[in-house]
Amino acid sequence: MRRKHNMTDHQALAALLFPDVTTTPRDWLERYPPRPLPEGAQVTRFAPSPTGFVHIGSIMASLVSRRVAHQTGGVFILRIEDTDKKREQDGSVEMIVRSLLNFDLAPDEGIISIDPEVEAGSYAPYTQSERGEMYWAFAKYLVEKGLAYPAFDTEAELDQTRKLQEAQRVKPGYYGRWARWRDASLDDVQARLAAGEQPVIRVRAPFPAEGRAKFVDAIKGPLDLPENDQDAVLLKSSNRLPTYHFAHVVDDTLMRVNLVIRGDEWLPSAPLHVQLFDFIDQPLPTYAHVAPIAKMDGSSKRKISKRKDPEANVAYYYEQGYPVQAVTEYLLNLANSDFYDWRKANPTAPNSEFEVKLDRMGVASPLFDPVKLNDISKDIIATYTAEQVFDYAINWAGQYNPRLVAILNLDRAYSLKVFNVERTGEAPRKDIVNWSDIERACGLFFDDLFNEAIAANGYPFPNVEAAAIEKILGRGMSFDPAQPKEEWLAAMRAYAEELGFARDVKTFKKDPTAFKGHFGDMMMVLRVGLSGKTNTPDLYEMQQTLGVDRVQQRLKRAAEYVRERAL
RNA sequence: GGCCCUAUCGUCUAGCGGUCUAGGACGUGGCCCUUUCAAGGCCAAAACACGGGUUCGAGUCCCGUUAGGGUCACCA
Repeated sequence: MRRKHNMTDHQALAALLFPDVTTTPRDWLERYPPRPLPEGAQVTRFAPSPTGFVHIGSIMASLVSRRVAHQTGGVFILRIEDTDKKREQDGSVEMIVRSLLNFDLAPDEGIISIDPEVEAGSYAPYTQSERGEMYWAFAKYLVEKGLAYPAFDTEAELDQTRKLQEAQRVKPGYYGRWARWRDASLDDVQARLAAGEQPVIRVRAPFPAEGRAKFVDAIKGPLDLPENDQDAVLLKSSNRLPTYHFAHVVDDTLMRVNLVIRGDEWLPSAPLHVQLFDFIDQPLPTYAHVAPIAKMDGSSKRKISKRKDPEANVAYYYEQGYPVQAVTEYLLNLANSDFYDWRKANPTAPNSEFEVKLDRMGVASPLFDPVKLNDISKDIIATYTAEQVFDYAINWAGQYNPRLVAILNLDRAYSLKVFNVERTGEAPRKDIVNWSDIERACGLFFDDLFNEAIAANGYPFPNVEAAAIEKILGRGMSFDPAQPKEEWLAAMRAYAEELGFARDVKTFKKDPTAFKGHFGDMMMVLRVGLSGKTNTPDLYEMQQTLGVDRVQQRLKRAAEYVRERAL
C-alpha cells in the first residue's frame, strides 16, 4: 500500500463512505447557534449512559454542574449517551431523570420530566442515538480533510496486533505503523465495502506525535499532556454511532457546552478530545475533572464501585432514608470544604445560596465518610418541624417500610406529638439519623413496636431491689399531666429520699452505702418501666406524650413483669 | 509496564515563602451541665510521607524516592 493521498482521494473516500450525508458541520453549527447568554455564563451537562445504575458520583458531578451553571446564568443539560445498545437497560432513562429530580437537580434542557416524558430545549435531540446525522456530517468532514479514515480490522486482528505489541514490549494500540488501514488505498476500501463490510471510522492522529496537549483544568490547574497519537475509533462499525470521544466533541460543540465537568477517569483521553476539537476547528470547552469518591478496601483506597459498594448507588440513600438535603449538603461539603463554615454562619439559609467554586474542589479522591453523613443528616432532621418529619417519614416508609406507615397513620395527631418531643426548644433533639432510624429512635412511643421490644429484650432495669422498683412504678401511676415539670421533679425528688435514694449524685457519692441509689437511678426505673429503654427523651415530656392511660398501662405491665421475675 | 494525577491530624480539609510553637469540622478521650440519652459548653490527644536542593527563611517553589489513585476497548 503506497501512500498516495491527496485532496481528491480524501473527497472520493468521503463520498464512498457517506454517500447519503448531504449536511456539513457548517449547516449544523448554523442550526445550533451560540446561545444568547450573558458574558461568563456556563453551559454544563450531565451525560450518563442508560445502564440502569445511577452513581452517587454522578449526582455530585450533576450537583456541581447545575450549581455552577445557575450561578453564572447558564444552562444545565441532561444528555443521554445511548450509543452502546448492548449495555442499555430498560427504564434507565426514567431512573436517571427521577434521580435528578429527587435531588432537586432538574435539568434545564433534555428530558426534564417523566410521566409525561418531556424534552425541553432548542438544541434537541438530547439523545445520542437520535443524532446520527450530525456525527456523520462531522465524520465525513474529517475524512474529506484526511483527518479520519475507515478501518476494517476484525476483533481477532486487533487482538493479534495487541499480542504482537506485548511481545515486542511496545505501546499497545492502533497507531503509526500498527494502524493497518491508515494509508489504505481507495481501491482496498472500495473492495471491502463492495463485500458488504462495515468499517469503523478512526481519527488519523499525527505520528509520531511530538506535540503537547495543553489546557487549564478548572479543578486541577494547568495540564501539559503528551499529544494523542492513537487512531481512536470515532464511529463504530455496528451501528455507525459515535464512541464517547467523538460524541463528546460533536455534541458539546453543537449544544454549545462550554464547561465540561466530568470524572477524572477521563483525564487520560483529554488529549484526544483536545485534538478532535482542533480537527473540527472548534473551541475547546473548559474542562473540570472531578476526583472520584473513594473508600478504604482493607488497607488500600479505591473509588467506590457499583458492583462492590452499596453506597455507590443512589438507591442506597433512598433506602436508608437520608433526606435529600442531607446527601446534598454532604456532597457540597466534599466539593467545597468551606461549605461547613458557610453553613455555620448561615444556619437556616437554603444550601442553594452557597456558591460552589470549582477551584475550591480537592484534586485527590476523598474518602466516603458515613459518620459525617450521619452527623449532617442528624443536624438537618433536627431543623425540621414535626409535620415535616411526619411527612418525610410516611413518604419514605410508603416505599420501604409499609408497616411503619400503618403505625404512624393509626393516630396522626399522636404521631405528630411524638415527633414534636424536644423538638421545639432551644436545643432540638438530634437523635434521628435518617428515616429508617425512626423505629429505633421513636419506637417506644408506639405500642406495637414497644411490645415487640419488650418481648425481645425485657426491661433493662437498673440494679435496684425489686420492692423499690414496684414502689417507684406504683408512684409513677399517679402521674398528673396538669402538674408543671418543675413541681413534678421536686415531688419525685422528695419521693426518692422517702424511699431511701440520695437526692442527687453528689450526695450519693459521699456515702454510697447509705442509699439504695441516687435520684437518677430511681428515675431510670420509671424510664425503663415506661419505655423498655435506658435512653429516651426527657421523662416528663415522654409521659406527657404517652398520656395518662398509656403511662398507667405500661407501668402496670412493668410491675407485673417485676413481680413474675421476683418469684 | 507506559502515560497521567495526587500526597497536611483517623476522616474532610485550611494553608497559595515569613503572621504555622500548622487553623476548623467530623470522629475519639476527659470534664461540666444533667432524671437517662441525644444535644450543648469547656478542655485534650492527633498531621506537613521521605531525601535532596532554591532561599536570609519552605507545609508552601524545584528535583528525586516512596506510597496511593486513575487510565491504556468498536464502554461510557
